[in-house]
Amino acid sequence: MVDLLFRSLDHTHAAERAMKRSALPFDPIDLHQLKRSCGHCALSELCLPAGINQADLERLDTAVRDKRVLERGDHLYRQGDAFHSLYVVRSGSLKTVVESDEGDAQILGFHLPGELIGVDALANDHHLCAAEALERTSVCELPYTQLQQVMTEVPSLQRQLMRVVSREVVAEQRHLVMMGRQQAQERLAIFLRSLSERYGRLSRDTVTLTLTMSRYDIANYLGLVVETVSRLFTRMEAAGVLAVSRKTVSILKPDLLAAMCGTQDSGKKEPTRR
Amino acid sequence: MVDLLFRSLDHTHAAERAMKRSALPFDPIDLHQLKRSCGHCALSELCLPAGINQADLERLDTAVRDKRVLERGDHLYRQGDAFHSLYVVRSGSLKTVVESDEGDAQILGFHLPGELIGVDALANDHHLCAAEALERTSVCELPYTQLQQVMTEVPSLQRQLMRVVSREVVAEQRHLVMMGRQQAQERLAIFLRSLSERYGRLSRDTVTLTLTMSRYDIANYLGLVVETVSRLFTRMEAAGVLAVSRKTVSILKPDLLAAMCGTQDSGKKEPTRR
DNA sequence: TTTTTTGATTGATCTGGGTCAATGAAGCGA
DNA sequence: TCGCTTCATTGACCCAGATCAATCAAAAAA
Repeated sequence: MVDLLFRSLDHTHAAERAMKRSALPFDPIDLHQLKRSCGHCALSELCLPAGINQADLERLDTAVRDKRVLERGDHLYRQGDAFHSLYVVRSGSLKTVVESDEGDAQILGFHLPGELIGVDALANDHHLCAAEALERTSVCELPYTQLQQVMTEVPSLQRQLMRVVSREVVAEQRHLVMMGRQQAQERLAIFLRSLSERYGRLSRDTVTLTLTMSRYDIANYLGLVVETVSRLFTRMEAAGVLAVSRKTVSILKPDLLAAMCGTQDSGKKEPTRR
Repeated sequence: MVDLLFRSLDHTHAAERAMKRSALPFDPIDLHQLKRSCGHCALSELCLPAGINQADLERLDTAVRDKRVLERGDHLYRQGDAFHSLYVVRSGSLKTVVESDEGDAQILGFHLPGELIGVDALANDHHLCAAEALERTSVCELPYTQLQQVMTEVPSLQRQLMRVVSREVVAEQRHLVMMGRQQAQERLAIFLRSLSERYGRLSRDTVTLTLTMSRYDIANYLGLVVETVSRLFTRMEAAGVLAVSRKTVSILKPDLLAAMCGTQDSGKKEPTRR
C-alpha cells in the first residue's frame, strides 16, 4: 500500500533485467524459448495459434515479440501504465490486481501458461490493473498494433483472439458468481478445483497442487480474510479432503471436494436465496 | 427458480411476437427504428460505429439485422442457447443472469442503450447466461458470421469491437471489486452513481433516476439481500442523500453519495484490509 | 369492484466470517 | 549463526448483514 507512482514504461526496466540475467550463469529455459515459435509451442492448442494453419502461424510469429522473463514480485505492467501489448503467459504464473484510491487491493485473477492478459487495457489505452509475477515467469508479448495488422490478414486469428478474450470474460463471470453467492468454504473448494482443472489442461498433476500464491492472495481473491482461509484449510484437512503442507496441497477426495462446491446444504432443503 | 429447459431457438418466439405486435395499433417507435441505420443512430458514438467513416458504416449496416423488440420479462436468449449473434441495446434495458445448478441466480449486469451483450458466448458457442428485458426493449442483432466477414474488410470495426468488448471486461472488474471489497452501503452508492453516470452518457437526467429493475434484482446484483437494500434506501433517504419513491430515486446530494462510495471510515484511520 | 399476487418496507433475532491478538515457522540478509 | 521480517495458524470475541416474520401497497386477476 505504498508507491503507486505510475511508470509509463516498465519495459525499460525489464530490458535491463534481461540483459543482466543473460550475463549470469545457467539460465537454460530462456535460451531455449527464444528460439521457439508459436508453431512449436507446447501451449499452442490453448493459446492463440489454436486452429490456425501453418502458413498463418508464421505470420502470427511476426507479431510476437521476444519473450520477457519476470522474477517473483516483478510487474509486467502497473495500474495506469500506457497500453502497448497483450501478453500470453508462457511459463510461471501471475496475478492481476486493482488497487482502489483508498489503498486496498482486489486480486482479479491468477494466470497460468496459455492465458491472455491485458485485455482490460484495450478500452481506454491504459492498464486498469497491475500484473505481477508470482514466481519466475515468462510471457510472450504481442504488440497490439502489429497484432491488429496480422489480424486483418489472418481472419482466423481474429476469430481466435475473440474466443480467447471471451474465455477471459467467462472466467470473470465465474469469479463474480463465487463472490456473490458462495459461502467461504465453497469458495475455497471452487478455487482449488478450478486450479486443479487448469493444471490438468497443462498436463500437470491435478492431485498435488503447488500454490504459487500466498494465503493472503488466496483470501483476497476469494473476498475473504487470511484467517478464514487458514481455518478452512485446516478444517478441510481434518475432514480428510485435503493434505495441506504450506504451498503444497493435495486433493485426497476429489468427489468430496466437488460436493463442497455446490451450496452444501447438509440439512436444509431449499437452497438459500440471498 | 423453475424451468431451465434450454430452448435452442428463442428466435422463433421473438419472430412470432414481432408479427403479432405489428398487427397491433400504435407502436411508432418500432416503425421509426426500422428505417434507421447505424450512421443515423443517436447511439453511434457509444456503440460500434464510433470512429468509423461513412463508407465503412454502410458496410457495417449489412451486418446488422433488423432490430428485435422485447417486452418486459422476455428473454433475448437463455442460458445454454446456441450462439448466433451479439446484440447491442438500442432502447430499454436488460439484465444478464447466470443460474447455478442449485437454482440460485446471480445477476451479472444491467445493460443500457449502446451496450453490447453476448460476448461470453464466443468462448464455446453457447450462451452461459440469460438476457432478460426489464422493460420494453429493442436491440440490434449482429449475426456473428456476418460481423466477422465485415470485420475482415473493415479493420477499424475490428478494433472498435475489441474496444467495446474490453469495456465489458472493465465493467465486470468493477463489479468484482465491489463484491470483494465494498460494504453494503458503499455498494448501493456505487451502483447508483454508476447508473447516474451511464444515464448521463445517454443525455438523460442524472439526478432523478428511474430504476427499471426490482429491489430483488438490485440486491442480487450487489450480492446482498432485498431487506438490506430496502433498509439502505431508507437510511440514505433519512440522511437526505436520496429521495426514494418506489422506482424513482433522486440524488439530492451527489457529493455525499460520492463520499459514500469510498471506504467511508467515519472514525478509523487505516482502511480495512480484508 | 374485490381478491390475489407480488413487491417493498420494517422489526427482532441470529450467525458466518471479520477483527484483534498471540504464537510458530520459514526464509533471508548480514 | 542470529535477528528480523513475512507468512501461516489458532483462539476469543464481535458485528454487519442474513434470516425469519409481519405488515402494507400496488398491480394484476377475477
